[in-house]
Amino acid sequence: MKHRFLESVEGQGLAPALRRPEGGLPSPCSACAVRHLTICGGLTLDEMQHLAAIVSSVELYPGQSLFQEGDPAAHAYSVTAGTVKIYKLLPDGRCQVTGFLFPGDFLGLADNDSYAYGAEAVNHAVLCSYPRRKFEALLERFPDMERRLLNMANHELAVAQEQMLLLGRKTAKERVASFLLMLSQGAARRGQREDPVFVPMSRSDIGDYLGLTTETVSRTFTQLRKAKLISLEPGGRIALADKDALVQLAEGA
Amino acid sequence: MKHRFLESVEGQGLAPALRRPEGGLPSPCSACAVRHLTICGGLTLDEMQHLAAIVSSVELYPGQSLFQEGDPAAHAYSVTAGTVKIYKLLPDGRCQVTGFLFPGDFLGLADNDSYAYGAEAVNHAVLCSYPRRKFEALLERFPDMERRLLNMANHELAVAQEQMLLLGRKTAKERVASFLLMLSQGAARRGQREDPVFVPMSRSDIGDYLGLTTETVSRTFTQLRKAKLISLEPGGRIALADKDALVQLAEGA
DNA sequence: CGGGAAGTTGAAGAGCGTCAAAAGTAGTGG
DNA sequence: CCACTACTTTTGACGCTCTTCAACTTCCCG
Repeated sequence: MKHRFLESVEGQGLAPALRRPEGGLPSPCSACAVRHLTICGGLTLDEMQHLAAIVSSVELYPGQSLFQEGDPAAHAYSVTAGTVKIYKLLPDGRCQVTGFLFPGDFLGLADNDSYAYGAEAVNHAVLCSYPRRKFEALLERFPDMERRLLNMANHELAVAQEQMLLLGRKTAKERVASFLLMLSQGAARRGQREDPVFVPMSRSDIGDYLGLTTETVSRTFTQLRKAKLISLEPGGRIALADKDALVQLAEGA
Repeated sequence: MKHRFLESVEGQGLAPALRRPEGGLPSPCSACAVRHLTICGGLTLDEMQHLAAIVSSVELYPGQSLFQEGDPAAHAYSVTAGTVKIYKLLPDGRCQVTGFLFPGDFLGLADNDSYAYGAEAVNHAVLCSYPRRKFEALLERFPDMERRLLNMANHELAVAQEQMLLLGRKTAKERVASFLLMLSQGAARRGQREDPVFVPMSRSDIGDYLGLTTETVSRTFTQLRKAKLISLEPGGRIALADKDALVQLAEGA
């Protein structure tokens, strides 16, 4: 049932219920529980009202596509709940997941007019959607929003470089250890449980993120489990039984 | 002669001649031949004068380090001549080159206060240097400079994702083909020769960029040469003898 | 012309991928 | 409530690509 939702939200087959304008409501953003994590954190009341005027809410079900690589970049998004993966494909189907996005993460500012990657929900996810033209107009008007976005982009660049180091130079064990620690750190930053860390994505998604196959990911989890560095718990949770050893592994020592 | 210059320019051992303030000169930037490629392209006269007031020039010799990962991020730079590599290291010496920078490229806007990567000259290179605090103050004053920087950052993010696809999912042949085409495209963008493309970096640097060993890079060049897709010319130039086939290869078809 | 670094080539081996099958898990319907 | 189905995960056996180690060649620059 991987593709119960074949249509992407930005495709022609958008169900009306999926994109709800929220502009009419009394300031949906001021009630937003994850605002401090997002682009909307630290905005003035004025800025937030302008943003709230153009925002819609998008709901995605597991496996549902938000947009595909090459689609015209009509919207920018901010994840408010759930997990979204962004990925690039080769013509023969090889897939590289370039990032997992969690509440607070921003996506959709392409440098030309089409998305440079596809985006798909890992589990049930909710996003704020901004028409790109209007969003960019707001950026011109509110430079400190732009500064916040620049800082987020710089941070993502640093993360991307770390990922290149992982993909280019780390072994399978080092990659998996790094991945678990990243997930854990990210959860901590968002105020979620960091030790039995929640791993919502499939082995296949993890493989596509780490440049490995499903089988190698699975085998590596088994190795780490037998070495008592981790333990697999029900509900997709993984306990970091020996965090120090994991850190050592991840850093390549 | 890899390490004739052990000191990095930002280290304590900076030779005085290497960093020359140019603020006193009559607008060094207005005479800059590569301005249209850089952050300085499309600035107003006012903006350019403010930028010129804080700029210095830095000259690097082959193999010389500009700064290392973890150094306090004191300056931002713009490459005006030559080639610079940026890289990350693992404690045991494994190296991942995360980018080669050419005239027009910008570096040094770290998201915290230290550089997240090292930078080193591949060949004789010249950079414009801006004290980071002053540069950021200028950004606050001139939002369109910030917008230009945001666009550059977004572009670099797209490039980084392409590189993750390469590192995670492409074969050695595909990586080398992709690399040569990227170099060629970049040269074209800067108005340099794109067909016998100039390859200033060593096999070892290329390997560290593509997640391969020197030997594999060398072997792959030989393969491509024997298959008549490329031909190695003197002076570090490579002719793309069968560009269509290279494109096919690079895209993984 | 000589010495040292960079590049090329060869042989052997390791790590991860591929193919295949078994075990576990979840959702569905009688 | 349990059986049925479909998918995900795990495990095994084998093979291939790339790495490792080593020797040789070419290219610079003094």
